[in-house]
Amino acid sequence: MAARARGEERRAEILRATLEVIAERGYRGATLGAVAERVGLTQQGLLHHFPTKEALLLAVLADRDRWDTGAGPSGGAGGWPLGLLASLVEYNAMRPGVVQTFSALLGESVTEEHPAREFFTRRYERVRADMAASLRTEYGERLPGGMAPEAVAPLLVAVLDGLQYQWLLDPEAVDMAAAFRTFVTLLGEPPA
Amino acid sequence: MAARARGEERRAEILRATLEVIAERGYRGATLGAVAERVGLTQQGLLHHFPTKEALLLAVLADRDRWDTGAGPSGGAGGWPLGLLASLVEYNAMRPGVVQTFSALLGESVTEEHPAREFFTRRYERVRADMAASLRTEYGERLPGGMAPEAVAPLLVAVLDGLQYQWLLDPEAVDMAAAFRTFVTLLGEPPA
DNA sequence: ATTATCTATAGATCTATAGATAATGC
DNA sequence: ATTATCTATAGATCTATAGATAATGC
Repeated sequence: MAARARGEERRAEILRATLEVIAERGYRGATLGAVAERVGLTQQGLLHHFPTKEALLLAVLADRDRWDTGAGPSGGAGGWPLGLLASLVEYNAMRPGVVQTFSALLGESVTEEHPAREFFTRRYERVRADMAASLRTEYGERLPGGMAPEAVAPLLVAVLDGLQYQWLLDPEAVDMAAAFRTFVTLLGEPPA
Repeated sequence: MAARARGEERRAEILRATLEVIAERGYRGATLGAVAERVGLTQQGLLHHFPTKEALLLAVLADRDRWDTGAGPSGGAGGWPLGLLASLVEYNAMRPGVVQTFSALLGESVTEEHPAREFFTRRYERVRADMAASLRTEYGERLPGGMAPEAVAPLLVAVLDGLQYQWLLDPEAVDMAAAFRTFVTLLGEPPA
């Protein structure tokens, strides 16, 4: 049990370091050597825990399937109330590292043969469905402007991602949280 | 003149090929060899026209400063009317290559020491200002919901970028143009 | 002369495999 | 025994420089 625990700890350390390195250089730009160094291992020592670079990325993704804009308080049919989402955006504004890892990977994932592509495709499918459910819980079948929750969900997701890029590039110029609240205002008042 | 013209043509060919390769592998994943091959040159022959890989990327960016969601019919104080923007989104949905190049570069650009970072930072600053101007032209000082054009501009940009990622990952599942029109509806009717 | 390309190659990296050695658990 | 790490190293690439050669323009 102790050995297992130590192994798990090492694994977690490695995944954390991998997130950092990906934030700095993306997945393609990340090297096993850089990750290894950060946890005090040789590159070959690292490969004992994860057999290939791709396996390491997939482990990171599997581990972090509940990220920032992620699945939310999932399982619960309601999903993310918009108020909670706004808090999440505020929280994210305090941890640029995580946002940067996520955004760099999303950007890379649209290129060919990228190992994160399938992960993101599925994730967005799920997130859109979750968001639609949240909107339905909050607004019912139609939003104030007359749109269906399913039509607005992709916009909600797009706003979250798009604001992250603008904010990462120029944190002084973009207030992610304020902008998101503006978007919520745009959606209109939910029926009481 | 003929020589100059031939040189310019070659240069243009190279830039086109570079865009393609970046769409497929991103900038970090792109190799000079892949670009060279596409225009029938050796990698060293390519370096005669652009002295370094970074110079090649910067040339691409300088050349394409008037991209898709870009500066628009700029100069004109009005900027992009929302209707024209919607057409642009529709047009983009027909050229995934360009959208993919752009999105891959944007994603990479948030990582450290990325040569496109400054380009995108400045570009977004400008695009937000242009969008705010467009919104002001269309709506005046306040949008129907009461927000200032400057508060909505980053959202408009975020929606455009965010939808591109969702669409690139799953074109069947996301109708970029329809989603954008929904967003415009959300903004409300401009005063007549 | 100048421009465009090519061959040769230096110098860095990078991933991954093989096999040895040390540490830990039973 | 099993797990964790290390050294050595193969095998691929990649960017960029040096210098030769061919093509073009004056």
